[in-house]
Amino acid sequence: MAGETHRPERRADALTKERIVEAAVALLDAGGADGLTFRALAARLATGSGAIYWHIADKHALLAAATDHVIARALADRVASAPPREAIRALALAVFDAIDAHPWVGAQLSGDPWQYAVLCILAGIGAQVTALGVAERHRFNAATALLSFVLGLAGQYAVGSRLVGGDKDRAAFLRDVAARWAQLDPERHPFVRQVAARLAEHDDREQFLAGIDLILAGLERAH
Amino acid sequence: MAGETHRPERRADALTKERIVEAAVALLDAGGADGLTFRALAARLATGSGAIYWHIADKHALLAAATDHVIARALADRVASAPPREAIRALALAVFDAIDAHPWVGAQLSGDPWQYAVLCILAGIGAQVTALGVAERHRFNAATALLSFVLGLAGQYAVGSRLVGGDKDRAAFLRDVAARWAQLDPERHPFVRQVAARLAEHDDREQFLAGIDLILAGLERAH
DNA sequence: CATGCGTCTGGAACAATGTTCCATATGAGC
DNA sequence: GCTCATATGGAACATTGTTCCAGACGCATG
Repeated sequence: MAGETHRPERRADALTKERIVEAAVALLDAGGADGLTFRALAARLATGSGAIYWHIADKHALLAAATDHVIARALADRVASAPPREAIRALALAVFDAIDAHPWVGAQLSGDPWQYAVLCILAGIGAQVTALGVAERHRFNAATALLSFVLGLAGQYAVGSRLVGGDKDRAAFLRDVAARWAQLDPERHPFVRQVAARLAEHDDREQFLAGIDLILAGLERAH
Repeated sequence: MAGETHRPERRADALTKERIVEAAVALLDAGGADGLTFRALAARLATGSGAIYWHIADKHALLAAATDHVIARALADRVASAPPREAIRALALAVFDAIDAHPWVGAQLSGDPWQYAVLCILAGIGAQVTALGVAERHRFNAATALLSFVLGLAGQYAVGSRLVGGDKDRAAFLRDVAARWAQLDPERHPFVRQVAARLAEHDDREQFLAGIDLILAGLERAH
């Protein structure tokens, strides 16, 4: 791996972890999780795969670094000072919007929940849960419950946005699923049939916030 | 794909979707998600990969079928008659225990939230949410919030149990993560540092139930 | 009983991927 | 100018999912 003896770039076109990660993010944004291959990455950076491996351990590390890159920016953009409840909502929405802009991030977050980016999200949630006045012995469960909800919906949203193109595809995808739901056996899955219509017309952001509010309400009731 | 003209097995060792799925589950249980390859599956069934493809579309479908197999059994084992709140807890615990016994199911559920097995879980949750008396216009958000939480923790738990061997490995894994958390910069991630100890000693099942109860409490407060 | 044909099987062959390996280039320090 | 750790580019390898096809099986028909 890269030693740290020489700090400045020795060449103008020097390969750095930063450049590699940025290129990886671009490929992921363009082609989803399947769009990132070492060959495509090497081609984009005009180099070979071996050179990339000198800077990054393996694909797992590359995906984690790309996710960090996106999440770090998303979390940095927030305002620090706000009442705890609003701060949690803002934090959750920041993550949601990041996934909306980069759908592969959702799959990556829920698929590898122990990476650094998730830790940063938990740190943000935990700070606000503390500020909310939750007793110390309940903070861990409260913060991880919020985190699990966020990660769960992250995965759910990610798959529905897998195809590029934005809102159009997401809406069409939900309509397709809702149509399948509506044709289910009313005996076996009555509830799913009933809410099929809501699925087709619902707003993801609103649904996401409703879940956050539900957990926050439970928190206020229990504390 | 398989036509349905001949119902009975023409041969004693006939390949069926059922036999393939059972072998797939065995491989997944033994070697995790990486343990399932078409070559290993063909070897176990004493056949070739081509024969398997005649019964199943592709690997995605095979994983979904294997997950259905496990989840269907887990949901079937429950008692039907119980107060809604207890029924939801029992349902969630049934899913949790299934993931505990087959860690790959957790990753599969959160990685592909639109498969049939997830629909069955949502159906179960939705029925009890309805029985709980939640107003019709809130049911969709309430049920999907519970589902997202379950799927989020499913992914979280799955990764920590990836290595075989049961409780020992999970506990050791959590201790490792907690040790890393404890060494974080207190300035940047104070909360995570504080709860590191709880992570090392916490009980997954208890944490899971606490999250469910939190959402249920929010439901009672809001309705 | 022989023949034909859709059903089903087994394994070879293919394309793509992550990863390793190595010959070579680069440039800072002596 | 020499040297050597640092860094690069691309060939080569192992493994994977998937496709393809030659043939086996056994029911229906003559």
